Amino acid sequence: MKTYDDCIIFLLAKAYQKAHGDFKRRIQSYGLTPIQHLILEVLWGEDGLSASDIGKKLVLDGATLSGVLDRLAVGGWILKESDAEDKRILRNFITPKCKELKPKLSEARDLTNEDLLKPFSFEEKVLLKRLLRDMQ
Amino acid sequence: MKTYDDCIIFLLAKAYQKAHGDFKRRIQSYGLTPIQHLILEVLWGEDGLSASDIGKKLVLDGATLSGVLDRLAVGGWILKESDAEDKRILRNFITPKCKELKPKLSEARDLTNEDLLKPFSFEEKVLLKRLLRDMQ
DNA sequence: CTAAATTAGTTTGTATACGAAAGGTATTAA
DNA sequence: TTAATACCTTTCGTATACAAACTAATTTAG
Repeated sequence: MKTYDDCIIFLLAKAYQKAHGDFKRRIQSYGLTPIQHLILEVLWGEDGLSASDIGKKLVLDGATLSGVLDRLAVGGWILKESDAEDKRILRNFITPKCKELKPKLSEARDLTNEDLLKPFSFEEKVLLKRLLRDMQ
Repeated sequence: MKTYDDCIIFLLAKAYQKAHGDFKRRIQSYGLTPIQHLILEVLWGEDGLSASDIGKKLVLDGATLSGVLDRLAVGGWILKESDAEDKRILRNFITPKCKELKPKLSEARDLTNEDLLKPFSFEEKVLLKRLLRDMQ
């Protein structure tokens, strides 16, 4: 490895930085951040998940999720409800406002993804995604 | 885009998370973080750069660099010296301790990079790096 | 030559991110 | 059934990241 420009850690950091920044700009008018948006997507797929569930799906630390879910609740995007059977669990439910905005918000993500992948051919897009998945 | 697993923003976030975490673990015994290590690499290549210079090379915010450089100085990795001609500029110089540890620290980065790219063939490694560069 | 614009760096505020520890709840084992 | 264990969430501490506001120094324009 000669310089940081040939370092995969650095290249991933910069690619992530760009993707994150572009997406952040695209959704900031809604008052949402990328990670908040991502959590909403998980809940659109399956409502009422606990922080622990979400953490497993997204590979995110519980300590991180605690704060993000708080801000989502304060912003009126989700509602926390204690599970009746297991009092340890706090379930997170999408609010009507959040459900209404889902189409717009999903579109914002799709547009960002398209923009990010614009430099590539179809084959390259598929390949890039596969390579990134295979790093795990 | 069906789920977050087909979302390039998410895939980049997770790939970066893994690379960052692996590297962090590998160098934490030295008391360095990945971003601190990266800055030292820049200074190994060209000593005495200012925060502004480093920020341009690494595409890093000045506000972020201010704190990171402070911690590097407190840790005895760098020394800040005011420029004689332009008093606005603070130049950052590698300390002897830092110079001594350079081989070990560079090796740690190389090993992390190798581990991260272990799943791939030579062609795939080259391709992945090119695709990530082309996202900028 | 001086006012305006620019540049360098810091500070403040907000938001991830994660390890470690703490506190409450539930389950399992002895 | 109590004791150990496992689980869920929050809190604390540290470290990026970046926008915005600010000071200080330098450069540019008129």
